[in-house]
Amino acid sequence: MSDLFAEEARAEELRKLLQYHNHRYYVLDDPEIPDVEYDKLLRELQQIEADRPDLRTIDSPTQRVGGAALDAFEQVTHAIPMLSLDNAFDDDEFAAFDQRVKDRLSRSATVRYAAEPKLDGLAISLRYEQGVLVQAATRGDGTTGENVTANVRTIGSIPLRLSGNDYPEVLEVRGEIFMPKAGFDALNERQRAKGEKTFANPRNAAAGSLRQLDSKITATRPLAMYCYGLGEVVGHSMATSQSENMRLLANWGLPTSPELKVCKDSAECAAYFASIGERRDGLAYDIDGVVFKVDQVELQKQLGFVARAPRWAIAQKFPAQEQLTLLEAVEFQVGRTGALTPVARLKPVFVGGVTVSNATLHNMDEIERKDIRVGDTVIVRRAGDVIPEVVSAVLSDRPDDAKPIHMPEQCPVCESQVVRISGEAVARCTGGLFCQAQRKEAIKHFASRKAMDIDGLGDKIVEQLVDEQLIKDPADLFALDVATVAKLERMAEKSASNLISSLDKAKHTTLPRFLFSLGILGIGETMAMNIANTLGSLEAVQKLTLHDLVELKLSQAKAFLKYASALPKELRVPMMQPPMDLKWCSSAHIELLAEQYDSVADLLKQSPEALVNQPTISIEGLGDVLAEKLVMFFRQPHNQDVLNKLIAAGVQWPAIEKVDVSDSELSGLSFVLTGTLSQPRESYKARLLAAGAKVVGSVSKNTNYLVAGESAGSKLSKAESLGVPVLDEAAIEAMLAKSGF
DNA sequence: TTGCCTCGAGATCA
DNA sequence: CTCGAGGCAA
Repeated sequence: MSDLFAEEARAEELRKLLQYHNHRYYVLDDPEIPDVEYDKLLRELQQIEADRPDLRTIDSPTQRVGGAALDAFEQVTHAIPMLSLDNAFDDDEFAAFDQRVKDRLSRSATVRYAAEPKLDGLAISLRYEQGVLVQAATRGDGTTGENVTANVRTIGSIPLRLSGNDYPEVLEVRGEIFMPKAGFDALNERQRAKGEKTFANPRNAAAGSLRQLDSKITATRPLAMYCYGLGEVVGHSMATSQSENMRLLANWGLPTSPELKVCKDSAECAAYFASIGERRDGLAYDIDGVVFKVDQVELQKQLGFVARAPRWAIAQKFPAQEQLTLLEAVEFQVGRTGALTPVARLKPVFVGGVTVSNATLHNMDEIERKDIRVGDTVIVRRAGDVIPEVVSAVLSDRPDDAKPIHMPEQCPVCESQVVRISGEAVARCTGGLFCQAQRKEAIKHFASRKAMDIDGLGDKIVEQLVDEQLIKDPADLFALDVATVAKLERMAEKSASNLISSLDKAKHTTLPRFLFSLGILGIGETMAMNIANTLGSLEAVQKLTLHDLVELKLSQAKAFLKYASALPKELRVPMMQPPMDLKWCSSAHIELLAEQYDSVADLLKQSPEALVNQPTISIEGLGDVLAEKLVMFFRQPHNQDVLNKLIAAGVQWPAIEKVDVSDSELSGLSFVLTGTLSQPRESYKARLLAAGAKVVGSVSKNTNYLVAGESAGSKLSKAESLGVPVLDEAAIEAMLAKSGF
């Protein structure tokens, strides 16, 4: 007999314990015991309840992960209707609200406002009877909503039983259910992995999760809640102010916003609004504004209601970060490398503080995944200073004549064939410099700051020059004269002569810059510098052969001979994929052999040993793929012509002097720069490079130091998590000075 | 800043 | 072969 009592007591004890730890974990975010311990307790309780169903209670923590799925949600009528709020869109509108409030109250009243962020989620009403959660209902139309109790039970931060014992017999609390950003990202990641549809934003994800008929699904969704108000309260008097009431709710174990603040006048309200606005991106959840409520309950009563909204509260909204608009067309832009990028032409909308009329769609995979069509109404997002993007299409608004988007088969600019190499994400125009678009981009690149740095030669000028057929390649720039340039739009005598003189100045450059400016695919700033420093002169670069650079191992040679009959007779396979059985080798290897043997027949006569090649020159970061691109570039007669023209025009650079910095203290160390520094990042980069250090773009465990300026972001947190030492500006200055740079 | 791609090294296996 | 790192391009 006593066993039964012991079980009952233990069950009660476990429920209390679990409730306590739940609160610490979800609400206070400060767990006391590890998850496995919690699970152990939970399983023990589950066991007892399985043996003794009579001990199972409705508020038991085991009841969170729901039972059978529902057919439909039951309707619930709210005892006290759930109201909406008036909106204000700027400080003036808030001031007008403040004035209305004061006008309605007696002059002696001093109004305070309880302020908190307005969460972007969905409103919910929880009903506790004798401290036990008995019902959770959505807002619905404000009068009747849907009974989502089973789903709400699965939300960890919502107590199934209130703590303490001085709570009202009946307590209805209102609040917002939302999905934290991190949880949203993780959920979408999981959905994508499972091949299921992703959610457009955390709000939709929260709403969708809460309306699951099967609460087991809801249980897997990272939902949370903050309470912000009261509904029906029976048998207990609440406090005299909104802020005090929130404190009471928190004491009973209900989650409330940690950002809650009381403002004593409209100036403080404005300051609060501004400060939340600044921290908006850093908050763990999406918000769309701030709610201000007259704090004193007595004054709220005096103010009363108008239509469906209280006179004592207002929601001041941020400019929307998401808007709906029409996708009018999709155009394809051709980049320097020939890559075709789809760009959405949108009916202009005001979003996130600016008017947006086009947005990148990245690539075709992206379009297909989001199933976007021309004519669709789409959601456009622009958060903070982020580039505008098309989030998704509103499928329910899709017109019958919405047109699917296809990659054009011909380049929209030059009509050359467009190819997408299997396995690559982007499709490219094959027109090369025949394509006006690629030609323009090549010249823009040549003129850009990190390349030849031609001052005053902006994108617009280059486009005009090419369109007017005044230049065909970068070398033609140096043949321009003031009179010709001055005829262009927005160009007069003065700016024309400035341009000519900066062209003259740009002739004095460096070999790394020059190599970079040629725009060889895959040869960027760093690689150009590595090549220049290894070889020392343009002549040496021009003379490079695949022989010098590409390794061919004996095992590869054997495979070649085995499959050689599958190769094209002439051994020339420009822009082609190697035959299937040789796909492990790059076309560089085929080219390497083509340098030496005219035909497959010749090749077959050789022994594997004869085909083996050891590279004689090693350039850091340059493998066979890039080696082929480099060698092939200089082998094109057209490129040689341009090169010769450039040299003839007087483009020159000083000989490379090799400074030995291997004894420098910074030599070999790897740095990452982030945040806003008082000098340009480039200048620190140059000094660090001069000192023999490396400057790379992303933090990894091989990074020796992160130099962080003001408002450093993700890199700083990554460095911290990897234990990479972080330097401030003073520290890096000291280090450089110590080494004499 | 982000995603894609190449490079290069270490793991794993024949 | 797989994976982390880092460079390039947008």
